[in-house]
Amino acid sequence: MSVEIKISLNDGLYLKEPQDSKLGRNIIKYSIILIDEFGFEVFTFKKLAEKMNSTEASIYRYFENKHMLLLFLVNWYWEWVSYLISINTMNVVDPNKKLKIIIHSFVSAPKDNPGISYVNESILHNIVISEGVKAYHTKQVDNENSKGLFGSYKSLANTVSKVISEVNPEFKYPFAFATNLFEMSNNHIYFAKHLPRLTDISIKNDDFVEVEDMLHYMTKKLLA
Amino acid sequence: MSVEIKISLNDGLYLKEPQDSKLGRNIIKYSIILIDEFGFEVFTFKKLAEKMNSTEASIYRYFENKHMLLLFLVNWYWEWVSYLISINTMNVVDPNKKLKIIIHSFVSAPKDNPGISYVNESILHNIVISEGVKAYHTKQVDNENSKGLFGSYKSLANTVSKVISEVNPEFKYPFAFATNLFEMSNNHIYFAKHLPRLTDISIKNDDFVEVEDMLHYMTKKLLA
DNA sequence: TTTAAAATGATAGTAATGCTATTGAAAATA
DNA sequence: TATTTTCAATAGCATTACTATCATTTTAAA
Repeated sequence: MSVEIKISLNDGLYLKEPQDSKLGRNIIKYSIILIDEFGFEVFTFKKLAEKMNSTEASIYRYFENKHMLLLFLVNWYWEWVSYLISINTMNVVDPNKKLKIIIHSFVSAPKDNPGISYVNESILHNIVISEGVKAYHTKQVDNENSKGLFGSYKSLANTVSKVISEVNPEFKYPFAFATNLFEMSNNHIYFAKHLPRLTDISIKNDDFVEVEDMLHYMTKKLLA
Repeated sequence: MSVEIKISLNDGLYLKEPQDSKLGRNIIKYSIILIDEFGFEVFTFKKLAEKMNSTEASIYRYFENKHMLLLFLVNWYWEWVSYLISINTMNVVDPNKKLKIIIHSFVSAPKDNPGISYVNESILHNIVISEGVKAYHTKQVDNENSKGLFGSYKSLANTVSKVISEVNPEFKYPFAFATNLFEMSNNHIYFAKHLPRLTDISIKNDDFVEVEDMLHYMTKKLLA
């Protein structure tokens, strides 16, 4: 017997809760693999259906379109990171330590954490890095935001901003810096892999220590 | 008689130099308007052709596809910002002042600069903010990068990183911070407009002072 | 000025994409 | 056992992302 956590997300993200059926869990599992493999624009429900031995129409019963599926995956990811952070910072009082743990959680967590059977968190992390920005750079962003479809990210940013303010109550931009930490982490991992002239860090064997070091360095200077 | 600067870009970005013909300049002019209006994924060459009273096929003679057109526009923007920076920092020696001018140039420049007749720089700035990340978050990034199609951005980042190192030679991450300045600027303008809970700044009447202030504040702390 | 070449327009066509609708069978539940 | 829910299978359609062909206009060179 094993205990599986189910991450619950805003139900506007899907037509039918995919985590509650085998087919739905397969959609999650294989879409992560295929989006990573093809990239989001080349990925289609048809390819996904073929991979899963199912049909396009069946997938459309769970998600309105591939954009919603991406939004679902990204929210899932941030919700999972939130969960890791809440576990790992439990009983930690020093806000500086908390912030260190937070940074470690979203930079390196996917590597050393077990997780959920139908989700490969490490590949999902790749997707968030490579495709995540597409989830909110659309013309529908205002409408989706009003329905709470970015809730997971916003609530995480809120949590982190509080810790930032604990570290230094005088710091003027706690929210901006919270989101910056996430964006910098994702961006510089991406840059290191694809546009190395845009960053100072490098990545060997999928080890993100340099990214973590950089975020700690900047945090220290900014919140001193 | 008027003097128009022509921005020259890597010729891998287009099939035929669009700045050299009326039709080509129209493609630039109207694609900026339409991408801003519809968003990049809904924008098509067919719509553009209709708007311009031309045909799809004619546009395909200039650009391989809409992705290349976006890449062209984004490069054009960064090249133009580089040009503004080089003019405005001419004869400035104090690196702190230089950095201030640089920040002002890419945050607020589109507003108070004349520019080129067939390019609405202010709308183009919007596109860079809303759609710019899609130019390099693709599966072809490595291939395109090897052809120098991100050259304008990289060379700008390089310029700025040098100024950062002048301000503080001990600072460990000059490249990362240079790109951060651009990314933060774009992100937080976008957040302020669409996801305000992710930032601390707000924007009234298209005035980006708060963004500039934030970037100055962070720069000061980081490079102190 | 003629003449060729290059640029554009007009039209058509194709394969793939992004859906929607319908039907019927299987599986779960009452 | 009856009934609702779930899913697969098939078909179909409008749009997208191109490519090809040929006629016509513009330009530039001889």
